Amino acid sequence: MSPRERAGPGGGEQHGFVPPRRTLPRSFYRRPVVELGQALLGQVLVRRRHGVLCAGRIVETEVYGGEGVDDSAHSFRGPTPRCEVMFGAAGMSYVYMTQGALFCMNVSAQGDRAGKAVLLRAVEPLAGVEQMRARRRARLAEGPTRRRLQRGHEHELAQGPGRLCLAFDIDRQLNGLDLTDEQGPLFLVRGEAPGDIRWTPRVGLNPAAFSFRWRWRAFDAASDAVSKGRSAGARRWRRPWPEACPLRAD
DNA sequence: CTCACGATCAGCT
DNA sequence: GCTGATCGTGAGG
Repeated sequence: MSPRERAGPGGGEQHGFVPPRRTLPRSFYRRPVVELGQALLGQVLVRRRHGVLCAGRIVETEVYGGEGVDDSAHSFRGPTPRCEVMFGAAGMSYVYMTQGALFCMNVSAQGDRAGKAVLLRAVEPLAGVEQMRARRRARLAEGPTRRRLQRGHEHELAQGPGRLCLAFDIDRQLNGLDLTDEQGPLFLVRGEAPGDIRWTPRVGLNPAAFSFRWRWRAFDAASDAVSKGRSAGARRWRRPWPEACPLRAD
């Protein structure tokens, strides 16, 4: 099914996307974080900005476990000013800056001061494609990447956590928002679950971390919008992995 | 206060 | 496949 068909009538056009009236409810997020990492695949991220909507289908996530559990999570040593949202209610946005210039967006999981979250690593654009293109292009010098994005290649617009935040204009100002608020600038609505979900180790982790062996990156095997960076495990996930994915983070 | 580092990306070989 | 950019963050003195 193409992205245009998934979004419903007119869904591929930036002015035609009408999201369902209701967002995913709080109860959707109140569950073990590994389950949420899988359940978020296929759901639709919606960004409202100046009354205009951008939307994309989530195709790649990473699970981050809680305090004292996951030594690759910001929450591992307890709450800090940066990651305090992870310790609040489930279904909130946790946005932080990485590498000096890029942002990453997470969804807080479970609640009960769990310190758990799911990183959104990639979406397939459904609506607002030209705005995403303009925002990505604005950051690029004249060169091969800018020329490639000028036309076509929609699947690359939000392919990776930094690109996703560039395309959707997500920055620190959107940290701590309630993703169940259909009136807000950022929320999630119901989509279709993928038919073929695969799990790999997470990207960009310190190999010495004990959590390195856990397969906590989930993606839709049928989507071409899944990230392909050198550390995205594109080759590795074809091989057997020594330790099965834990069902729960605790 | 200082310092080391990173849940990444783009461009080049 | 490899490298530089770039600055917020958290830990330690």
